[in-house]
Amino acid sequence: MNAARRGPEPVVRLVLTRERIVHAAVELIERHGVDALSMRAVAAELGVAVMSLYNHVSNKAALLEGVAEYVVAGLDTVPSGTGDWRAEARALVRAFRTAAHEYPHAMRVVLTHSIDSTAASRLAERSLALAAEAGFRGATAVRIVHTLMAYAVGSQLQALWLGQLIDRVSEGPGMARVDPARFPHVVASASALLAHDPEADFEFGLDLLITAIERLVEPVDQST
Amino acid sequence: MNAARRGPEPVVRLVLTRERIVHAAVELIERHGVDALSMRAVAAELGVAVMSLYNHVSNKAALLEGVAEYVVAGLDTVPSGTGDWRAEARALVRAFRTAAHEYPHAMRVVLTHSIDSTAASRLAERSLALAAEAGFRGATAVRIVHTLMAYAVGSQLQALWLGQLIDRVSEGPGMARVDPARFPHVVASASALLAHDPEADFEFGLDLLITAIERLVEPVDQST
DNA sequence: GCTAGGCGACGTACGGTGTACGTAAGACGT
DNA sequence: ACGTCTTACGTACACCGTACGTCGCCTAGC
Repeated sequence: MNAARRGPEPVVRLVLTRERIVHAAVELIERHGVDALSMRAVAAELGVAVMSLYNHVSNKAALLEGVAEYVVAGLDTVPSGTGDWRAEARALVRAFRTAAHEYPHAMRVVLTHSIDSTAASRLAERSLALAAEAGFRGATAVRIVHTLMAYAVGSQLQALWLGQLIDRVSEGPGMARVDPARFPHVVASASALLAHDPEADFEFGLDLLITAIERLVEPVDQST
Repeated sequence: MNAARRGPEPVVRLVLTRERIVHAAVELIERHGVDALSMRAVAAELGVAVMSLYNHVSNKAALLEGVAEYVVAGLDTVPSGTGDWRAEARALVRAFRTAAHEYPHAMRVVLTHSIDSTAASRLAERSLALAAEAGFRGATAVRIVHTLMAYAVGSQLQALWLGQLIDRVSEGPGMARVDPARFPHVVASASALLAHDPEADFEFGLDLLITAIERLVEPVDQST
């Protein structure tokens, strides 16, 4: 009471933790983009002096790594219960896309800054477990994990530059932005590009990969 | 001659062009990393005042976009002449990897900053042409391009965080860095992870995709 | 040959950034 | 009661991107 009237400052000892800092950073990133994130902004968001952050986070890079870890840790990697590794693998790759949908800006940090954390290990563990469930071991398992993750990660980036191409194409059908003489196929595919559904594109590639892996476990010999 | 003795300063009129600036930026990025790139550093590299750069590059962001475009424009997308779309598609995806090998740091800029340039259109054109050659049109062609590009781009990023996992595993077999109780498959795959060959991993996934697409064009009906 | 005009290189300056360092105020074992 | 340790904090500095004004050279028209 008397403490409360002593001033507008928070009287309760405000506990500053790495978690609170990371969380604030994630919120700011989603609100104003990655580039707008500064230590000062994070401090302001928490109502704290800038240098106080450095008692819990050694670096801005470390903070960003924390952000990446936060997002990855939020990936839904729990087995859905069905024993079907195909469905599980699909779910795992989709988890990436879901996270990208929830944290569109922070996902960029994940993709850029390679993380080294328990969260990443969890992801790898889950992937390898699924590979093992499908009957793959050793190098093959690692390669399958690599391929799936590459697709999961890459398809997030595609939204960026494929979107740019679409903008280009849509900038008027007859415009000189895309020279029909030099880029005939692009122009020919204009309608398909404009109508494209990112979700369907993603599922298409995922299907392609899963069935390809599926055929790998039980190779069907078939000539011509 | 007399001009030469007038001073150590370059007497020939130093022509500053956007190309020279971008090129210097690429070199600096490869030398000291992306984060170390500053306008001042670029200017120093060219023996020029900082603000002179802004006569040719409106922005630092624009400069980075130029860097990305430079790398993408350097991708070897010329048809190899063989009429085999499979080989051509492989070559196209590999071109990404080759560029990542040549410009490891600058490639990060490419992946991060979505580019809007003629170079990107060239890439899309080539991809769509290959898809058409394989017999795909419209939405399917776009989706195949999406999938291939996602893999091409994503496998570059994999090197980053998969490498981190390996570091973690290799940090002593019995160390507590990777808890065998929580991550049994990771530990079990330790040897495979340590021995893994990024190039082979890449080719594995590429093969998987190409053959999957191949089967798509001539679907073999086969039940059970 | 001379001059008007414009373009491009440059210097200065400002607001903002990450963070090294020193300080001080509370928590706590003795 | 008193050291000690943790931790929030303020100051200061080097560096960043870039807006703006200046000024010298290069060229066009006579």
